[in-house]
Amino acid sequence: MMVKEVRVRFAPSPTGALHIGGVRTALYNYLFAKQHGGKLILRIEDTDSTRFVKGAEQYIVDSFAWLGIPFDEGVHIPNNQGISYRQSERKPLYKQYADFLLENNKAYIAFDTPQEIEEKRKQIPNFQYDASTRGGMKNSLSLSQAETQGLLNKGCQYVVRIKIEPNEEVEVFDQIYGKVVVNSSVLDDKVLWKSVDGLPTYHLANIVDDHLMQISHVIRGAEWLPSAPLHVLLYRYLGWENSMPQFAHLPLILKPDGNGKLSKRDGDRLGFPVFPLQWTDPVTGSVSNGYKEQGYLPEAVINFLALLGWNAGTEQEIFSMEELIADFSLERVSKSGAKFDIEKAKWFNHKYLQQKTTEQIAALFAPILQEKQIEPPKDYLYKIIDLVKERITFINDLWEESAFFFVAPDSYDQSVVKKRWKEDTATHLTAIDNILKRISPFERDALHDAVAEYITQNSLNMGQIMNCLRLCMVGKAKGPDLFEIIALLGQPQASKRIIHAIKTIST
RNA sequence: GGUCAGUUCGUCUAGUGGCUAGGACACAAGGUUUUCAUCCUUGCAACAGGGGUUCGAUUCCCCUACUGACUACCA
Repeated sequence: MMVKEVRVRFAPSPTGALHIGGVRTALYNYLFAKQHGGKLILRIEDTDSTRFVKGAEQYIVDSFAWLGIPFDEGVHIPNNQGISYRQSERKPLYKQYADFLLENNKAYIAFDTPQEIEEKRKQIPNFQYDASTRGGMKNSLSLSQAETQGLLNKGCQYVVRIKIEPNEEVEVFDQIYGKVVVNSSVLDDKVLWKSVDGLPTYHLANIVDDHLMQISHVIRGAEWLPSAPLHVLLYRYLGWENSMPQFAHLPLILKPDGNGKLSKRDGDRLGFPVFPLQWTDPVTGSVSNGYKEQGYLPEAVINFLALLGWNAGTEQEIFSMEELIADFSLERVSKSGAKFDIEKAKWFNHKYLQQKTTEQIAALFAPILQEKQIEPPKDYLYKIIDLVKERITFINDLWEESAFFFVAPDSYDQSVVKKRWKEDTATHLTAIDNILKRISPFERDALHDAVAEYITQNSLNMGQIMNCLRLCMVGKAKGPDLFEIIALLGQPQASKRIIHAIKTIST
């Protein structure tokens, strides 16, 4: 048998924002494709006209651009063969295969309305439209040819259903789960062509497209495993079983607490993003936070997601995209679902942020400073970043950690004031202010030595003076080395802050 | 209800027919520090239960329990 070129696809429905689970599926597809020198395709499965959401497709494209997952073919990539990667635009293609199945007695026409079927389900527990029940329904198998033709001529609405032969063991060979066998009698005659919008269902469109696009491996979420036997049957009925793609079903990403699939609601409830980018629902107008806006680095999100359900078998935790491409394998994807753990994601982000250079961090910080309308000199900004970068997990934390460098404190942490600010504090600080005025060059070590000398000479303890001095500079009992702060602020500013604090607190 | 699947520290996971069952996150303690963080060190903590097979099972088989997914003219 000829070795097929690796061609994989990510095929989302444009029904909303791109879920983090979908991102992981796309990532695994990408890693697999690149490792095998293959192609990754983005196909939009918009056969559900009722759930179509405007802007969702663009959102998906934008998300992958931010994440750094490039596609080789897809809706957003021009091609000169006139191929559409949007299923709604491929309708005529599907039609001919539905007709083929009809002609070959692998499918049939059914006239039952949704209401009639609903009624049936209410009457008969566990009702299923299949070989055992289709005789009692209104379809081209139970009706005579003349009756069927009559209904068609009258313009009656109908669906096309697959005709599943009962009592057949259908085998699916999954790259992750191994062999899964299901008896065809438990499968129902799924609708292949809908009457409501005249479009194929997922099942038909998906198989036809995967075949036509010569997909070699179908890597998708485990929620599809139950319908994989149906898909195998479709390949068989269409005569494509020999070129059928390999299947690999990925374990689900679960809620952090309790059980079940991770959903957008869990993110809202527990306070973490579930989408790559911010998403505004066009109908409800509700805004969902994104990883990007939350301050996550795309590399960190990728690394975190890669390890949620896969591992290299080593103790390595930090992987670049290149390393992931080299090391990834479907064999090492786990079978059980993984609970989502935002703490681990934060840890990855911290790690990746520490790897950034000062210049890179400054560039990421720029929009935030701009928003605050602060334009610090470059070398001043770089020194500040060097001083506080190891303290932050997110770029957004940078402002919180460094704001006092740009804006002098106007209020002071009352609990610290209460605990540390004594009657003689103002006197000491005034004396220190005078000492600082004489220090030149105004550098960290010189400042430290001078203040330390004052403290020993006056038989004071370090904590007493230092905490209050910090209060003057920062406004609270937090932050990096105090003498670094003072040195960076410079003597005039430091003096101003001491005087302002004394004035504010002692009166 | 039915079908399919899964089950190692709280979480993500490694692992083998015989190991003190390893790592990471989280948590705790100690160290560093003028503070808060970071950082470093140490610690805590797991093979779902029951039967087999075997000299020996966390590992192989069966059963049970639990969990999940699916069960639409949604994907």
